Amino acid sequence: MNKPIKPTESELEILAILWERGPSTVREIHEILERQKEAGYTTTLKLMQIMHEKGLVTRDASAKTHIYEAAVDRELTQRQLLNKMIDTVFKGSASQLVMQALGHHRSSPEELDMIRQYLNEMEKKQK
Amino acid sequence: MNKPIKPTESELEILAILWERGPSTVREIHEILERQKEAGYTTTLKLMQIMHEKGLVTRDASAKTHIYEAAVDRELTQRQLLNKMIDTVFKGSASQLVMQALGHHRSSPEELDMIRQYLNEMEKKQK
DNA sequence: CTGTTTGTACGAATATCTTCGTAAACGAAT
DNA sequence: ATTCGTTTACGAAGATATTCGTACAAACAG
Repeated sequence: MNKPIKPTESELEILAILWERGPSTVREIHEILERQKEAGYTTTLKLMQIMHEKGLVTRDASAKTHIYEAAVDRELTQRQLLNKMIDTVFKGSASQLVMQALGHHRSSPEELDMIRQYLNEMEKKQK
Repeated sequence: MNKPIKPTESELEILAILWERGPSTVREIHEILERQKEAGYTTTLKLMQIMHEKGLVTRDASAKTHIYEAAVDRELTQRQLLNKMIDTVFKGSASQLVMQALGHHRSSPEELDMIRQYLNEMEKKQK
C-alpha cells in the first residue's frame, strides 16, 4: 500500500488552485488565495516551500521566479480523502455519503442524469 | 451562518463511535478505539475532556464514571464536512464527488438501487 | 551606479493537536 | 481502616501547522 497523501487544510487549498490553473508562481497562487482568506505573501510562500519539501509539489527554480506544479494526482487525492471520510464519518457506507452529498448541494438535472448513467454502467460491469 | 463544526481527526473518530453507540463511558469508547489504533487510556480521556470543553460532547458527571454523549448532530456534521470537501477539492461539483465515491468504494447492487430511487425522488421534487 | 521593487530563504513565534505521566478521588473488597 | 483497581484532573512534553518578520539576491528603472 502506498503511503496516503495527507495534505493539511491550507495545503489542500493551494493544491486545489494548482490543479485548476496548472503550473503557477507563488504570487499567482497568493492572489487567488487572498480572495478566499486573509493571508500574507510570505505565509503563502512558506507553505509552498514546505509542500515542496514534502513532495506535494514540484518546482522549476531555473528562473528567478519559481514555478510550482502539483506533484500529487488530483483524482488519487480525492479518492483517498473520500475513502477516509467514508470510513470514519459514514461507517463505511458510500451510498450514505452520496445521498448526503446530493441532498444538500442542489445539483442540476443534467448532473443527476450523469450520475444515473454512471450507476447503470457500474451495474453492467459488475456482472 | 452558524459556526462550522470542525472536529479534528481524533475527535471525529470518537464522535463516530458516540453516534453509533449512543451515550458511553470513556472506557467503552477507549476499548473500541483501541481496535482501530494504538492509544493509551488517558489519551482517550483527555481527548474527550477537550471535546467537552469545545462543546462537541455533553457529559453526565453525576456518577463517578462520567457518561459522554455526542452534542453535535451527525447529519449536520457530515454535511458540513462534505460541503467543505466539495468546495475545496471538487471545485463545487457534488456530482463529481459522488462519482468518485461510487467508483472506488465497491457498493452492493442494493445500495446502488437505493441511490437510484433517491435520485428519482429528488427529480420529482424539483419540478 | 544607486535606489526601488520583487522574489526567495530562513528562523522564530504562536497556535493547535496529540500523547502520556502523575496525582488525587472514589468505591469495593479484604 | 488499609489496600487495590478504576476513574478523573491536571500539566507538560512533543509533534505538527500556521503565521510572519527580516535578510539577502536578482531584476529593473532612472
